Amino acid sequence: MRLTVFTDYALRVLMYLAVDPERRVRIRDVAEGYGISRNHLMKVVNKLTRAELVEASRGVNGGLILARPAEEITVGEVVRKCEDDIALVECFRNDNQCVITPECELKKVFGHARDEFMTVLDQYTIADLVKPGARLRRRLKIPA
Amino acid sequence: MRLTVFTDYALRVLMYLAVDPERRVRIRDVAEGYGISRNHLMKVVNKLTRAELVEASRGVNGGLILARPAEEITVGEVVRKCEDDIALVECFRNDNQCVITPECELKKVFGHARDEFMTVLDQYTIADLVKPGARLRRRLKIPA
DNA sequence: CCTAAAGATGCATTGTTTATGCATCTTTAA
DNA sequence: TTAAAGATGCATAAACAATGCATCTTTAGG
Repeated sequence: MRLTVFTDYALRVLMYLAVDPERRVRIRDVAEGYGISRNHLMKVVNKLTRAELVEASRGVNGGLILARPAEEITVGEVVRKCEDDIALVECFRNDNQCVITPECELKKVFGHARDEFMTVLDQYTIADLVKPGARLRRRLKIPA
Repeated sequence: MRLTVFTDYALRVLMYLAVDPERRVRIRDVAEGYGISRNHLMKVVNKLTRAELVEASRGVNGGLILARPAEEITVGEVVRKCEDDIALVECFRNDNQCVITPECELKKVFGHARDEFMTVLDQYTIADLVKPGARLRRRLKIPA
């Protein structure tokens, strides 16, 4: 039971932007701040842009900013928009082959559990994730 | 966000045994009933045996039976025992490299969500999964 | 006690998905 | 007009899960 690194990175990008809201942040800055793949981050950011969670601008002095205040973006929303495969078990999938599905309650049970999982994530925002103070800025190598 | 086929199969084995509690059931019967890999089921059953959820006996007339009544085995217990990788995001892992972990609430948030998820699964038993009646027996090709 | 039928075990292989790299295109401000 | 940014699509690599295969161990029944 794991989320993709993709989703993890998406949350990290949003946290970075929440910590450094003053300026346009480049993907490179985020990648270097966390020490992670710039290439992968490109795809992540692109998805966040299409999902209207961040606004990206190209060219000189381009970069990223949050499309909405960090207080208004919930973790649940981000996970829903990034994690496209939420088929916990086979019977959630379109190509389900399990022969007992019509007589089996498994899908309902896991559906219920997943709903509760997401309900918790809906209660937290990006702002809740980042502790205030200068430490985070320092860890992300954000210049003063 | 997906569970492994391994865990899915584990639940299916237990459901099969719950539906057919009269006799020792062979792994082969379960594999053929669902139309799934016998080899993979071997590993699954072995884990269930070690976890003391089923009792296996070898040799002629050997096979599997539930170690406890289906009403006393919760879905949560099965998932906990079969799904060993429950590291939703990197910061759950031992080899976590995320630089902001000390100043980040992500682990707590996902830990909370995961707890709620498991709490739901703890409320259902294997017996709850299988609807009574002959239909399931027919779908699993269980001889009368 | 021998044998066939069952599960146990370890190694090898395949398959799937995710993550990453790379090249190129597009946009935009100076 | 150019350099710096993100966008995009294809290719590759890496991780992990699923499956196959060969062999071992256990056990009931003849």
